[in-house]
Amino acid sequence: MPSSVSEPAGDLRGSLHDVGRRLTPQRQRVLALFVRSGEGRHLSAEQVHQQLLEGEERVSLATVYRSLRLLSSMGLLQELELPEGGRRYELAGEAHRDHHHLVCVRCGRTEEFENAAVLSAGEAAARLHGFQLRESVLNVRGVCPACAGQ
Amino acid sequence: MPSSVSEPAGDLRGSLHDVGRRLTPQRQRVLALFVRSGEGRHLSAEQVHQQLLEGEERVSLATVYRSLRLLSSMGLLQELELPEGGRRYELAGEAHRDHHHLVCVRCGRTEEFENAAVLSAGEAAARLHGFQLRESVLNVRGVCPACAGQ
DNA sequence: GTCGATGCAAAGGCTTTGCACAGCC
DNA sequence: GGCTGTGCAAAGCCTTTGCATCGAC
Repeated sequence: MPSSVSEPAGDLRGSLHDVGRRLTPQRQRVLALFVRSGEGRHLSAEQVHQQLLEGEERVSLATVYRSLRLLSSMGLLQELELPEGGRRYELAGEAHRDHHHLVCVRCGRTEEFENAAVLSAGEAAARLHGFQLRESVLNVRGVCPACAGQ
Repeated sequence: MPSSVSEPAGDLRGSLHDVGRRLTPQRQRVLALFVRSGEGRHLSAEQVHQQLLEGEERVSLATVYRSLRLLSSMGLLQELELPEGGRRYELAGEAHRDHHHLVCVRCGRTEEFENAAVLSAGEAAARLHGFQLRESVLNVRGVCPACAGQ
């Protein structure tokens, strides 16, 4: 079974030490939750906190916020810019450098898709303005079939 | 001089009445500010409030928030999803159906660009999932030349 | 043992809302 | 004149922070 396909969790201790930080159970739990949830999951701080509680894993909400920030700054998580308020995070991974969101403006339902042309567009724009590219995220807003049907 | 090139302001009264709302000086001032500021400007509620005050145009902050929401829901303004907190708005216009943002993750500097391939990608994704497309916005994050130089 | 991390609760932004009054239609 | 909109201040999120204690190294 696959257990180390560029698995971010395994290297957590090392990654933390690289930036002078410590490995704590709380940080492990937060990251592990994202690993468990799978690649495409978008979680808010509140949801992370809640889901950890359900799993008997006590982490204070303040620490969840601190961990999300830290893990994002380390590049293990990725902060999303979705509409309709609230910061969301998802597991960062190679597969996600070029993944995009299709969001229903009515119900908030979110689909993901990939598209190489978008990445090229981002690269071209970055090059043109002299930016060093970090990521390109396309947010497509529309009305999903269910909402359109009503 | 040009004064009615699909000018949104001229039709404001009618657009409001269409949805059972009234034309008020406050709403005119908010929209007019965006028209004055030009197409590419991203303004927060606080900035709108501040700039109106500077122009001797008194509009309470609460009303600014209410107007931004209303004008957005009417499609005259467009809510942006930029990183680093705070909702921003800009004038909606045909020219903006397909305009994108390049944001510096360090200093927040924002550039705009256009790219037809992105629009196609958004259309394709919407079609694939059965969504009715509203808009596609590509957010490219990176480090600008000035910040990279430091 | 040291210094960073956590938990709690309080403080902080930004945004929304309740209510009385003003003003558009 | 009726009913929506405004202003003000209070209330509400979500997020961050101060401080004492805990625990990774």
